[in-house]
Amino acid sequence: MILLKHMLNHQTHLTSIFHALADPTRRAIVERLSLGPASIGELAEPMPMSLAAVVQHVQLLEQAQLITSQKHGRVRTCKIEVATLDMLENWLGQRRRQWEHMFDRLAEVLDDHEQKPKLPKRKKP
Amino acid sequence: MILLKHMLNHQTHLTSIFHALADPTRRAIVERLSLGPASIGELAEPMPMSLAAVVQHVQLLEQAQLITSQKHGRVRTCKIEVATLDMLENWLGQRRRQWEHMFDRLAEVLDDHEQKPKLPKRKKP
DNA sequence: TTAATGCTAAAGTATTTACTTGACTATCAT
DNA sequence: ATGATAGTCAAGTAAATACTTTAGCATTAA
Repeated sequence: MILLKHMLNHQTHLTSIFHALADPTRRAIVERLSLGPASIGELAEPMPMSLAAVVQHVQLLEQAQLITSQKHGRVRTCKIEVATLDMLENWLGQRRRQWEHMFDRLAEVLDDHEQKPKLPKRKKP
Repeated sequence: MILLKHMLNHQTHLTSIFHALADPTRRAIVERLSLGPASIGELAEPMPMSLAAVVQHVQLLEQAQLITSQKHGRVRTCKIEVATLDMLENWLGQRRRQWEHMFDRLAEVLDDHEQKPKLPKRKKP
């Protein structure tokens, strides 16, 4: 809603996701929420910082769409947004596939020249 | 080598990896290197910044062990370190598995109480 | 040997980050 | 209604970030 324009840009979204996860406190929040929903207070309780600081971390995670939250009464309940983790995994998967493709082509070249490959082969053509 | 103490701490390593990828320039470098090795100059050529800036990005990626590099003569050749991408994928996978487990338990509870589940079931016990 | 190339190292700067504290606003319990 | 609870907002600060420019140092080519 607030973030439509922001998230239209895939690169910008990736940046905000990685940035959000580049902090131990925020990763701890994500890890906690992957076990089930929790309130701000529950998230803050084990943390060595003020509740206001935790709120700011939660806002950042929400902007990155790694979590969502809803207020019931005076309690804000947060839960994880798995689709965004999936998107990250996809990005990593693409990188690995490209690397494997490059790796295979390298192995082929070494093969064609009938040299001893220094790297193990990965695919039979 | 320089980083033994640094990387002994898994959390610290995760932080440095996510932080390294939280920058479009550095992601572009990783994407380029997933297609095959390249020199600093080749990496810098399409970038809208000084070569010195690119060197600093490369150093950060190397500290995070996302890439490695070697100097041959005056040319430094960089290549991707897939094992570290794997590690990241593992972290994400763990989060998803925990979430799925929680999700399944939630579905079971809804089932046991014979209410209409608001969320689709995911596993048959 | 000289000059160009490819990179490195250091210092400086504007911006962003991760907090803090304190004042405030709803909501819930008594 | 009163007070305690759960969270929000704003302003301030020390440290970290993403660059820049300048100077330098090996390596290679002429």
